[in-house]
Amino acid sequence: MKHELTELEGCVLGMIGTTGPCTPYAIRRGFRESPSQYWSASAGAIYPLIVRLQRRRLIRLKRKTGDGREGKLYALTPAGESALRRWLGPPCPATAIGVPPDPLRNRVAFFAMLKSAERAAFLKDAIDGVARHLEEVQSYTQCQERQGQSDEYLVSLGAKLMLEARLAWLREMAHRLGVRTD
Amino acid sequence: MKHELTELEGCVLGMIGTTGPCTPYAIRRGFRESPSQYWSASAGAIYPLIVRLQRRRLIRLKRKTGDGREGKLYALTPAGESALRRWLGPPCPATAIGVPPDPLRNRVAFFAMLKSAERAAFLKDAIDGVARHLEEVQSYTQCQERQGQSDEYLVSLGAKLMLEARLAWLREMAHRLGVRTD
DNA sequence: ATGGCCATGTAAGATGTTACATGATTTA
DNA sequence: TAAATCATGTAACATCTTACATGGCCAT
Repeated sequence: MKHELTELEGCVLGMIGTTGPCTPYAIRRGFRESPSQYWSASAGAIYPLIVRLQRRRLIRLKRKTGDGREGKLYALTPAGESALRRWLGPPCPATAIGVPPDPLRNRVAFFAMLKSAERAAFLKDAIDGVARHLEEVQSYTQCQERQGQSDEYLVSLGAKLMLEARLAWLREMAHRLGVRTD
Repeated sequence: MKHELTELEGCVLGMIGTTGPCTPYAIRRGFRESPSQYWSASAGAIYPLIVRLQRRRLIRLKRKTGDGREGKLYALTPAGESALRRWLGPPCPATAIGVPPDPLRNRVAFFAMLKSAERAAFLKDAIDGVARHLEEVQSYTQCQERQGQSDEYLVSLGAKLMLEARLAWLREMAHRLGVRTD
């Protein structure tokens, strides 16, 4: 195989693989409704990507939805399924193992530019935002847990643990600066 | 201001701001030597970026290194410093608050594609890789700690906590699957 | 019959990647 | 003197973004 899959391509193959044949629009909806919001899942990203995967024979057009709206249902080919399995690993690529990028960490790296009061304001704002977001993710996670322990539950559990670790980190920094965290 | 700064642009401004006037090459070295490895910091990324920042009057050419190798030293303009401060926040943008993207989480989302033994192999591999990487980051963090509590220490502390949370998450999943984690 | 959702796509642009090209200086 | 490092840059390409364009179905 010449091409490795990008993260987005892997996720799209994964969605087709786990939910069965689906339209590009359904894939977009999947991204839009996911709590992650990392990808915009715009038409300009998805449709060309579908064309790419089709040209590489990893997916194929199975049939139209047939309801006059001409939805195109794509399914994995055998090659697509094995490409998906290779992407899923093992082995995990080094980029998957390494610390994920974090915009907050990027900003803390340049704390030296800020005065003590500005740092305190930054930490207060960040702690507030992360705590708020954590609450949402926690209730989402509990929701998933009640619906049985699906993969989605494991995913949001991972997200929850990330946010908790980030919050602990921010609070630790605030503590060192003597900032009240309420 | 018309343009927001990208993460990479923010980091470059931050590096120039904290270390003083420096060459694009020194900035590349900074990225190359950082343990994060998220950006390639290739010439093709940095030099055009420097041109962009210069055109927006956020940095300016201060002088040449004058050692025959014609290194160009760039410094922040006042506009550049205030752009950097705005980028640093507060307020933190929503993209900085949200859960950072994680390739491992992306893969776990499609666990349904794998058989139980394959999941176990995935988790073993991932736990092994993350644990190994964590050790490196831990020793790096201790190194930073001994050198006094710089911003770099706080950054690697954040990275360490992220990795610990990820590892705990992977182990939790392994536990549920009855995988031995040694 | 109007507005909202389903459904497909294209166009222009920003930002990043790898790989290449060039030349000076330091170090083994 | 040969190799590594310092130092600048370009070219071709991939991938993603926003914004636009088009049209059918369905509920109020």
